[in-house]
Amino acid sequence: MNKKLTIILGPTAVGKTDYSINLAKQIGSPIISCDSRQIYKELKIGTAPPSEKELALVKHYFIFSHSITQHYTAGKFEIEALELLENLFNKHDHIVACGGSGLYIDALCRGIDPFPSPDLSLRKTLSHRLEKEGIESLRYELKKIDIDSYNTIDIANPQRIIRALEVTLQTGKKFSEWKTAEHGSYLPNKKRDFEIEKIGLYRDREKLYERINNRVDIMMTSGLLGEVKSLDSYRYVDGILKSDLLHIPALRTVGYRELFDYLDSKHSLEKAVELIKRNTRHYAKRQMTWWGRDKEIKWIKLD
RNA sequence: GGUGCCAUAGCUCAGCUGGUAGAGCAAAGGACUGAAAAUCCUUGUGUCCCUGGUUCGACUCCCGGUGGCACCA
Repeated sequence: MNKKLTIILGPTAVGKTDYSINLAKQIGSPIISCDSRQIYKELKIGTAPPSEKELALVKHYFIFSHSITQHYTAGKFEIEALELLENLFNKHDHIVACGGSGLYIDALCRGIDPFPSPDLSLRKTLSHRLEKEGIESLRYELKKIDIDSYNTIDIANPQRIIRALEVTLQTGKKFSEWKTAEHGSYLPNKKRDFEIEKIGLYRDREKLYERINNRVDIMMTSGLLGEVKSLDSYRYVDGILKSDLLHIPALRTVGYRELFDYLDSKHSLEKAVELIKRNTRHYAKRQMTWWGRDKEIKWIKLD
């Protein structure tokens, strides 16, 4: 019997949750969430996860399953989700996945090359150097130790440079050599022993933005500010406020950062809400760009 | 009613001692291999409020008008 995975994807606030629950109920499948933020049990309002009622309708995996204090990654997700899928396929022929994190979905479908787990203290050191010495210094080092990466990655992007350096320094093997995809080409499909169907949901830009704006207002009346306040202590390391949140990336999330800035009196509450809306719109746009290159997606327009 | 200031890109504003304009934000497009709701790149022609005057030439100076703001009555 052939096994099949149907992935529901699309920009934030497009309506993936409703759609995936309906589909899952129809075919009697659980739902595997592919969302890098709804995975955290501490984030219950600002990430717009399925409601209690919805969670009761269909069994969801990777919702509230991890803690923001763990360092979670796309690579871990690939491993955990594949393992879960294997188990679920014992009972189901057709399984639904749903989510907005393009990299997580690609990790599941295409796989990520088997880099070792990131060395966070090394990453921290490199971030520190970026601050002290500037990006040129890191670029220069990358050029010395991994010219191929230097020539192929976006060297204007500090995060990319740090990543390439961190892998190369940590493993002694060049970041570029870990990669199996050809330069500039999209990740090749990994052998998966199940069929993959990708369904992309979209709406008119104007409509989508309207839904985003409304949803942010609802989050605020649902107590997002209170949730953010309750997470305040996580921003401190040894009693010192680390407002760059590098030690806890999960809190660098739209809806949370802007309200932390409000708590720090960097702007008014009204301004914070405005910024959350804007940043969510930007995010939705980036999601659409990400999926623009994936020709396997069947697009469905909602209205 | 009087006086002063302002009127330039969707918004906030800069600018030209006269040679038809430029930043930030918004917006749009793009990139993306273990932070990904992250991180980064690209893109700025608009009756320079309206009428008239001076001038080879006005968005820039002058007269008048309209609108806004402030102060004085």
